Amino acid sequence: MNYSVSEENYIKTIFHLQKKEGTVTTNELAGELKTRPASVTDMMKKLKAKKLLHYQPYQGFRLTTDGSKVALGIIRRHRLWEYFLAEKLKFTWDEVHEVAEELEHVSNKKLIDKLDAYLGFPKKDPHGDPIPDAQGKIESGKKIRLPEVPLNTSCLVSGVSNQSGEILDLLKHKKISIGTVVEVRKRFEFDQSLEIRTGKQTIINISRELAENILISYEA
Amino acid sequence: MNYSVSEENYIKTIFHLQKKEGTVTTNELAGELKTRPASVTDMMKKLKAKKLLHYQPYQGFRLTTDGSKVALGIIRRHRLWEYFLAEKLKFTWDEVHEVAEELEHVSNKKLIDKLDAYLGFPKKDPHGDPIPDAQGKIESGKKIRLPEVPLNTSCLVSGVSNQSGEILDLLKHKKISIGTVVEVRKRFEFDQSLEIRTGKQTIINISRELAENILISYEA
DNA sequence: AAAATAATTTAGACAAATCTAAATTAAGTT
DNA sequence: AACTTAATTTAGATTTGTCTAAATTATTTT
Repeated sequence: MNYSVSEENYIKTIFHLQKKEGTVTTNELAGELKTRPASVTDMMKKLKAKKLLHYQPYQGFRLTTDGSKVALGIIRRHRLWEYFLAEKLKFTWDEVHEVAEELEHVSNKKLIDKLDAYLGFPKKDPHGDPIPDAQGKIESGKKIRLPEVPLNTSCLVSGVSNQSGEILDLLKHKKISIGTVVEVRKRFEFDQSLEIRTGKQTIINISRELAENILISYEA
Repeated sequence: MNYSVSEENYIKTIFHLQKKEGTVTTNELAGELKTRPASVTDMMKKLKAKKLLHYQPYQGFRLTTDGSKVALGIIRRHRLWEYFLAEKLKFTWDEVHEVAEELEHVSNKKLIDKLDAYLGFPKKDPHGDPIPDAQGKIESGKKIRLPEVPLNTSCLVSGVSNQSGEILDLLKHKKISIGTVVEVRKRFEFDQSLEIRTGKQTIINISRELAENILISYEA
């Protein structure tokens, strides 16, 4: 019922990776967790023994239903702390992730539920990602990526699908954050880069790599 | 500069124990931390190598100046979280210690300083213990124990010098907490027990053991 | 002061989480 | 289909924090 910090980091990372691709590979996980493939294999055996994981040697892995429940619990803690840090302690958008990485491993249920109530049961964290409720339910939040929005249509940045310091840094520099209104003006076929408007009148260019990590909702 | 959860628990416990007696013994520490004497010896060697501890085999140990600084940092985190839990999340007095034991090991300095500011730089935690400031300074808080107060003098409970669940439970049952007004009415020489008044008119008896753990300030 | 007892330390082992290097399996290529 | 390459797993070692059992040192008692 209680997992080590290390186990939790593996579970959480598998959960995120398996959203994109159905199954997660040893090398992918090792890369994401900055560890070695051999270490991943060791941990996979342990998580399989605890029935959190479907895993056959050389076949990749997916979380079981139990594993996903554990993952959602961790994600709930992470996002509630992010909300707390931004909303109450006035951390900036790009600082909260790192601190929440530590706080998320304090797994006292009463603490988290009281924190949730204190914050007013927020639905989304400061990056626009949905916060699972006490039962582990999470909003589907059908988001579109920037390259998919039609030209000349004003819309709203609702999240980023990558929490690396590098991307947050770049977005900060370009003055793009949750809630920024953007509009795609032109699409360059050569490199799939985009010319977009941010805010009222600023015109900038962004790369395909960046555009694909910007999540959009249409409520604008 | 960064210590493991285990190291921090040793450091913190030594700090508390050496306040009472000048020097701390292996068995004392093992008892307090619910571990074995041999484990204590192992850790003492490690902490000595890190220059946090004065230690010669068979001679007991004390924290160095550096060790005390580390301890005060941990205590600061612990007490700020206790304050947060009681004040903001509405945990009761007797629940906060256990949860803070986990939170205290998240050692992000910016987090703690921002938390401090958010809480309005509180001077005392919910048990009445002083909270070290960002520089590690702590109020001396010259407290007296209940057996030492003069008869028929109304005074104020300002803390408890023992955080065990048992004592908190007993105090809860006797309706004594921080801020309760008490007055010693009679002292029984046979067993050093006291007859005291709590609140406006309740008269109860308390044992010497309990009385010695109740800290008093005269501001009443 | 010698003997008995208690406290402390050492020696050797173990579990968790990691690593490197070697072996194995799967996938891609000619 | 055989060969090459890439991915994965196994084997064996390391570090941290713990343990038990035995050895050592300190303290207390007679």
